Amino acid sequence: MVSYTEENYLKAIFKLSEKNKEEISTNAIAESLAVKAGSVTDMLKKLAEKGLIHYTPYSGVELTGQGRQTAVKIVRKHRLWEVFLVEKLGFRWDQVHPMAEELEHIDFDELIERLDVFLGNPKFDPHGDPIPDEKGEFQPSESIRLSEADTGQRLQMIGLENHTTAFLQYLDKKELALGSRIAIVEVAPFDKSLTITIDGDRQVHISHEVAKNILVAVKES
Amino acid sequence: MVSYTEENYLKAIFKLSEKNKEEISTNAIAESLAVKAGSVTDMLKKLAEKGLIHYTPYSGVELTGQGRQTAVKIVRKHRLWEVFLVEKLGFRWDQVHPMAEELEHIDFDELIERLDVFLGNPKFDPHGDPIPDEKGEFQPSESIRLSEADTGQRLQMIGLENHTTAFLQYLDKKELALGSRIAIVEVAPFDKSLTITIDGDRQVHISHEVAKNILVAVKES
DNA sequence: TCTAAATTTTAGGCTTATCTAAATTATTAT
DNA sequence: ATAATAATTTAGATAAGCCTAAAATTTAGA
Repeated sequence: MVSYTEENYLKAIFKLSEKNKEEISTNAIAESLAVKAGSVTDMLKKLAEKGLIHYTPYSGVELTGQGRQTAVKIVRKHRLWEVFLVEKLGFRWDQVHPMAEELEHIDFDELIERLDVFLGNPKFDPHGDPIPDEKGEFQPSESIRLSEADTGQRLQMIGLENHTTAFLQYLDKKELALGSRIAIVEVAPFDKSLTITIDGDRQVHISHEVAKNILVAVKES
Repeated sequence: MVSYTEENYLKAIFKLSEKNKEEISTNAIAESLAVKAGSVTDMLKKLAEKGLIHYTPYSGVELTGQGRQTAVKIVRKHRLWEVFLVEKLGFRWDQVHPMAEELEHIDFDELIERLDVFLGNPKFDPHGDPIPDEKGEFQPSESIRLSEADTGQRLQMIGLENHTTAFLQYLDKKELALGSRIAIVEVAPFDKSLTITIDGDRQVHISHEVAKNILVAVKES
């Protein structure tokens, strides 16, 4: 049995591992869960005893196969529920995270699989993040940051590196959505800010910082 | 803030009050939550401090207005999710209780109201139990036990007094479902068992015990 | 390289929700 | 009316998760 809290630790470790590749520090986990470092140490010992992580004091932490499997399943549930909330209940993409954060802990295999079917086996959530399949496999997608693309390339917005409400609402205001076709018109040499066209017509200006947080696929041209 | 566990106590007290009308005993609560009486006493003190119940030691318990409101909201969520699971995900009515038992604790007002709309503002759950509205009002429905109906009356099955999986599956086997039109052909004097017709054709035999647990509406004839 | 700073762990406490066993109060039967 | 029984509450423990403060370890700077 993996408790609600243990699940959140595993998910946090998984997400940190995705970003940083290296071993995950106690402090990083503490920060991401808004708890104190001492609490994290306690939990790491427990998770290690349960065989969900490899833990060597002072040296960091890594998920075991079983730990990763547990974490990925939670991510799967989270993202499926987000699709449900947006596609079926009509929520906006910036509203669904807190609800999915609760729904993800409900654990009935048949519920997940029926939900998946009901939603049409979606491969990406409303923010463009991939939804792992029942076996925990992610569909790999080739994406680069918009800040790293070249002028003239045909691009399509397929994901985000930042999921804060503020950022999502900013994109809404600029009418930048997943699936938008983007072309870079010009990069300002001074601050690397970009002028882009969206869906072939509207022209908008965005900062380098924003462009770093937008993931695009490069389309054949 | 009402914790997950406190919610379950309030719901248990509410359900016992529905059935028994009288004051609710510590033991009854303990039994329905599968905990020991001593644990119940602890919790009753806490709920009383929070103003959710009226509690006098040794004399029983009653929900306050606020306590009832909290309990009814949980019931509303439970039953809406049951409708979702059956109508949208295709579960059978005997499968959904444990899932709804978890989903009912997820508390976002907008989620509930959007789910309600998505489901078409259902007034009854898959077992025929009424779904309270946002204000906590139940739509009253006139029902009697099948065991109390008379031969010759036109009846319609609209609810159940027993929600165990075994009973639900028994009804499935007899092809008795909510909405079935029922007429009593004969009541055996010896054991009060009934011969009934279902939807005008099929004739089945059921025990008095089963008939006591089926709620029917008497239709004008 | 060795000391100062940063990180991590340990130790001791707190809260919530549970338990068991003992003590108290209420109910029932003679 | 009172003794036996049943129900309830109290007291003392336990486990999970969190905290703060002190100790230990690692890392980094001079």
